[in-house]
Amino acid sequence: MWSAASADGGDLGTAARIRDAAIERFGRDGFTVGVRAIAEDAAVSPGLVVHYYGSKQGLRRACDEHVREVIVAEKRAATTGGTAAGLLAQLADVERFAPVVLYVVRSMREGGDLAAELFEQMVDDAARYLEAGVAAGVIRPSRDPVARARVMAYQSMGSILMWLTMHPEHADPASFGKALRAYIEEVTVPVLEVFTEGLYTDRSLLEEYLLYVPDPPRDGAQD
Amino acid sequence: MWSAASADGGDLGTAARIRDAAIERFGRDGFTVGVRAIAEDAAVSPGLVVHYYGSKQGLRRACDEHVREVIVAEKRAATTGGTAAGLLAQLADVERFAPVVLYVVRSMREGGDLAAELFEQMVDDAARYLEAGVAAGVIRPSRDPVARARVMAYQSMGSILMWLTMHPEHADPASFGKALRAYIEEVTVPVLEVFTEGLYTDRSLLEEYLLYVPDPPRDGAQD
DNA sequence: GTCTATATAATGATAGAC
DNA sequence: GTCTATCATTATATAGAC
Repeated sequence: MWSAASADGGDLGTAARIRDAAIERFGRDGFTVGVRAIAEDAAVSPGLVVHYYGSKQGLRRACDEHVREVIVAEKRAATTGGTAAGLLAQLADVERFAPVVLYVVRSMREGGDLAAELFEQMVDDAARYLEAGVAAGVIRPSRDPVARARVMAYQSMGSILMWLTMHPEHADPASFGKALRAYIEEVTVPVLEVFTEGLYTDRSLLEEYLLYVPDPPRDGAQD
Repeated sequence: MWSAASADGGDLGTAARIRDAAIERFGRDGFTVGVRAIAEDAAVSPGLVVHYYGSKQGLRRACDEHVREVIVAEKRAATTGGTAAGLLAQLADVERFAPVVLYVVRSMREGGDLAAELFEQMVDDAARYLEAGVAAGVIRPSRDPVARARVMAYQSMGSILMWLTMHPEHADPASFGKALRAYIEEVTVPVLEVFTEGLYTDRSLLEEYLLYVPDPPRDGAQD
């Protein structure tokens, strides 16, 4: 079972070629794109798409499934850092995976099962990563580590999504590597600054709010 | 020129009623929704929608324009704090504006001119707000205040978008107030924590990167 | 395995009656 | 001002030939 990725040079089967064309089109143009465009990209007839996948929805499912598998395989190959930028950068680094990454980005904007599943994975990864950092003494402990990991996943994934939305010219596999480097260059200094030195000069806002909400969301409180 | 908002109880003109129905539908179901559904919500025929707005695209433009006007009026009424949560909370506070806010959220997920314009406004607002905080001594100065404001806009807007994407049941005007309260409750402690105390225990990451990038982004830096 | 041709449904938009 | 009826286009999906 050679589940090779898209830009493999060689000949995947026709079904896989259609699926990869669909992933690329969906990632670039969104899920409203028609089967005609996908069929043309794959150099087959529209009918053949339906023949292999039953329906457009079936094709979507196959794309979701394949993207899921690619990500699992990649994560196994080199364990990621838990941040959205880290995960995406690792995937996009090998430029072959740019279509998959753009498909994930599109899914995250759209919502749905795949997006929810991948996001929960990100939260888990972030929680583990932060916990390891706390244990190593490089990350500050949190009153509510799980909530912090989730919020940081919201922020890091959401930030990339917003950046890409504001730079739509980069919704293309060919320029995605460049896009990611531009993103990282733009955000790294401010992010490191805030995460190292904080934003507020004193603790009044935090302490005021902690008085108002005496116990952290609970579950497993105190750091 | 009474440009009253949607839930006005009374009788806007038919054209305005169609526009408001469109804003609500677009916000709830996305911009792929058909004119038939909008017409039904407004209790008019599909033909009348086109009669007033020429085309679906014309209707979109009218919605964008109205949303823009509502936001300008509201911002004038009570100057916002510059954060996404602040802006949205203020708007959604009066539950009447929930459809407009959801329309904005949808636009931010979709991209386009309105999204770009509103986002740039958010960046400007955030920059002013942060600058005032620095002047007052409650916000730490930044090496690059404009970049920091932009990154915080990415994060705050993106965070809300991600949260709503992961909680699609709240893409409804009726529950939007509740949604926003839930969001704020979930993120406030971790956000205040990180923004007050930072995330890293030491300055090594920041300083290492600053050595690597001696001058702030600079506008024309060659890698 | 793959295509052409077509059925069926939904879309945005038009024309003209009332 | 508003509706009904309809058109033209596009979409997904099917059927059957090669």
